Amino acid sequence: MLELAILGLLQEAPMHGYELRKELTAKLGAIRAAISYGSLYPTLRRLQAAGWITEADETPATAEEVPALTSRRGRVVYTITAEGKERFAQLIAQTGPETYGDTGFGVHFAFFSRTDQATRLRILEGRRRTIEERREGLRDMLGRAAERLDAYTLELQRHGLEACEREVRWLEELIANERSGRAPTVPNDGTAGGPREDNSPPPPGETRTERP
Amino acid sequence: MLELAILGLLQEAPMHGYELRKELTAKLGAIRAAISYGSLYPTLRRLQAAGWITEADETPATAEEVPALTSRRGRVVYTITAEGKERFAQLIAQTGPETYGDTGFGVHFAFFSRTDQATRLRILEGRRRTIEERREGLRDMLGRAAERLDAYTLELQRHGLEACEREVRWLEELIANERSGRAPTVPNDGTAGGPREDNSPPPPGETRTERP
DNA sequence: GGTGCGATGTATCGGTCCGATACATCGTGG
DNA sequence: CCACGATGTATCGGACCGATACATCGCACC
Repeated sequence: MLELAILGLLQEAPMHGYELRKELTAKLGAIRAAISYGSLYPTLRRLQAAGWITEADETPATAEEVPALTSRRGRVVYTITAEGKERFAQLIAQTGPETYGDTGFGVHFAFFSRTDQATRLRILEGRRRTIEERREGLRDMLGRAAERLDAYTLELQRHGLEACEREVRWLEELIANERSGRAPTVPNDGTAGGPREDNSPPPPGETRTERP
Repeated sequence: MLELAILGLLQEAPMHGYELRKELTAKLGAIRAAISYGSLYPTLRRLQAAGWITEADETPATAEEVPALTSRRGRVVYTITAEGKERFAQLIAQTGPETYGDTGFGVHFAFFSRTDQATRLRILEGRRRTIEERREGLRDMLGRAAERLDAYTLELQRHGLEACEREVRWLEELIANERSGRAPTVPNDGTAGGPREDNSPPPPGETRTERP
């Protein structure tokens, strides 16, 4: 998952680790808290070993007058390679059980603007299926096994069930939108306090390439 | 986290691994999908090594007439020890950053009926704090950095923000209930089809909402 | 002039947990 | 009679996290 996210971000622009982490946290803020360096750096190492990114020490290059007295520890800038772009395209297009889990779905969704519509639809429907199953499990629990559980556990299940129902509704709307070939924007039920203006959304056509 | 959950469940009754997993999945169904055996068994090993649980091969004991021809691989039943109960009490009472994360909070909450009220309050408030911060981060993102993000990422953030707002409201109610010294049951805002508390009859399809 | 402090920046280590896999037994129904 | 799904125990490699260490930079404050 990290692999996909890193490749996706580096496709927009070369970055060094710290910056990458910030961008990652911004893009996936709704999914997970923050990416740990303990995951980030080893993954970068792995991606480099696979030839999907290249690592370049950021030396001024234009100014070599003071060679190496203080030996400035330069920032390490990572750049995606052609193979890396290929790998990203492959990862973003493939669907499967891991695509429907909380984290996997979130990461894929965050890169939907670079995913073709058929894949988007497949992912949204797979996710819906997954959440519906989770929902059914909770419903059963609250129905049949209710007396075996204490009040707090019950309340937790109830809250989880509600979250499932909300997400299914959300997915329904996204799927409907997707089918009608329109923008991802959902009608908005008014609870969230966002600015919410429709910022010239990408047209029905797929695979936008923003980022000049 | 698994450690706490296992100790908590074994305090209710001795169990073997498979059963433990099912109970775990039932109790934490709202939090995580299912506990992997790849986590469960090593953890059981660890707990046993620490002396918090004991492992007993389930042999009929009354019938030793056929000693070991087929060498029936008995189920391994785990029982909590006195030290284990002590450990559980210690784990359930302590609060900290890891208590406020998604998984940590869920596990602690699931055992709230065995947690004293002061600790419950501390956990609920810490969780609220955590979610409020996440919410503020998302709000900032949707406000200031909105133009840097594509429509799908924006939609993801919006959905995440809404979830945060809902959870904060939920926590507010729980905290208010807690302070007034009443039961955990929340008034229920009508969206989820939850059974109103633990009245004996489990109405099967009472949940309504969509899905014809 | 110094000094402390928070943001920037790279990196490792131990540990938790997951997903895939393997294998054996049991009851049920075709 | 045997296939199949549920029950049941177990391991292995890998992904990811939290804590930790360390070094530089700019700026506010004294």
